[in-house]
Amino acid sequence: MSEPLLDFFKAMADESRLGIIGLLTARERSVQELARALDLKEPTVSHHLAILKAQGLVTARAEGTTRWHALDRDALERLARSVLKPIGETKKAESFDAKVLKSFVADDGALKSIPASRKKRTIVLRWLMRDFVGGRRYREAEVNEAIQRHHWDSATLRRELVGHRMLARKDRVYWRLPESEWQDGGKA
Amino acid sequence: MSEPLLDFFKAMADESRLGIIGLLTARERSVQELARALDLKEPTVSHHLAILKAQGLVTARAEGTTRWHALDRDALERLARSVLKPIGETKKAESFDAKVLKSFVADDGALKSIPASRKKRTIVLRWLMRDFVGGRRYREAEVNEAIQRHHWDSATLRRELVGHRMLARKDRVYWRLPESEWQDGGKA
DNA sequence: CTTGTATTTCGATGTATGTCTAATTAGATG
DNA sequence: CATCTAATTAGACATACATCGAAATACAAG
Repeated sequence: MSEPLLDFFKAMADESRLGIIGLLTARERSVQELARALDLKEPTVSHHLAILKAQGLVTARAEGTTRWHALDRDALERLARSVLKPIGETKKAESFDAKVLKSFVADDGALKSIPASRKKRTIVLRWLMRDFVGGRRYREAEVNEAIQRHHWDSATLRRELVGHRMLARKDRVYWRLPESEWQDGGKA
Repeated sequence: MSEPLLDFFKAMADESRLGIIGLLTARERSVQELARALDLKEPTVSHHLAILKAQGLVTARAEGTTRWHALDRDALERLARSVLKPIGETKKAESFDAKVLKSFVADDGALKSIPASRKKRTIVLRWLMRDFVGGRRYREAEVNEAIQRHHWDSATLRRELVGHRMLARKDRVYWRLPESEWQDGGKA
């Protein structure tokens, strides 16, 4: 029932623990040293070290009665990277969008052709939606005009926009739907 | 008096906020949507969004009375990278140590020569200290023996170890000092 | 201007947890 | 075994903050 990402952030979200990590960056330290440096009592430091150890961020070796605590840099980096990975993936998806648009849209904004693959067509349709703001009504003629600034076949594209639930239609009047309604294969 | 790194971790260290970020990964969302998906009331979601906005992780655009909140992937990545950077630096220092040892120590453990530069000599001295455990006393003859397994000039190296406060000496008896005492140019 | 809806602000409440002192454990020393 | 020191554990306390209901705000639509 533990959420590893959450536990990692919780472990890092404390000023004292960040201080401990900072001190351990230079070299290993005893509990006493840490307590003195951070102006805390030994039990408090002990408590924080237990949390960091539970996350595998800190290891300890005993030497007589004192314990020398060291930072596990590899573990810290592994965890930090696991945070970055999902971000990198969505950014990669974004850059795919950019690539598709670059290949189908001319510099002057003309749509060179309508992509045959559904995935790429969706990306182009999202891009067309930039011309429609939420909360406004558009007559059919207005919709056609806006689309024709990019492509002659406004009828087809208009129907696609409605089919993807990006634009809604009633009595030849259209309006923008919220992105959360769009059927673009977005997950969740 | 704000600590940016701490504030970032605090912003991420909450289950509800991680959930919000997860949902915003797919597409922008309204407060209502988020509240329903996470089983929270709107005021609570609003509160969390304020915290995420303060960190620049989330942006909002208004559409009528509803506000569509979106994830700022670039900001998130920038922050995550600023976390990784200091780790990478200390790891680089570690790999420098490894490089120095590889060039001065033969495969059989023999020290080929004593580095002239203070920085590299310190690294080699730290490596020699692996043979001395804390809490034990060593007669001078024992220290010499241990060193001579790596290099013939035990007198020089022994004095260097004492000079760097890695070994302490009293009446021809030596013992290992805690790493925190070592004078190796380590910061803090 | 009034009504209705989405959101935010305010104030109260309960829980999680950072910190401390006191007591306990563990290891070294004699 | 008695003593000393370093660390941990236990328990108490205080504060931070996540959450909620109620009230206020913002905006659209009659």
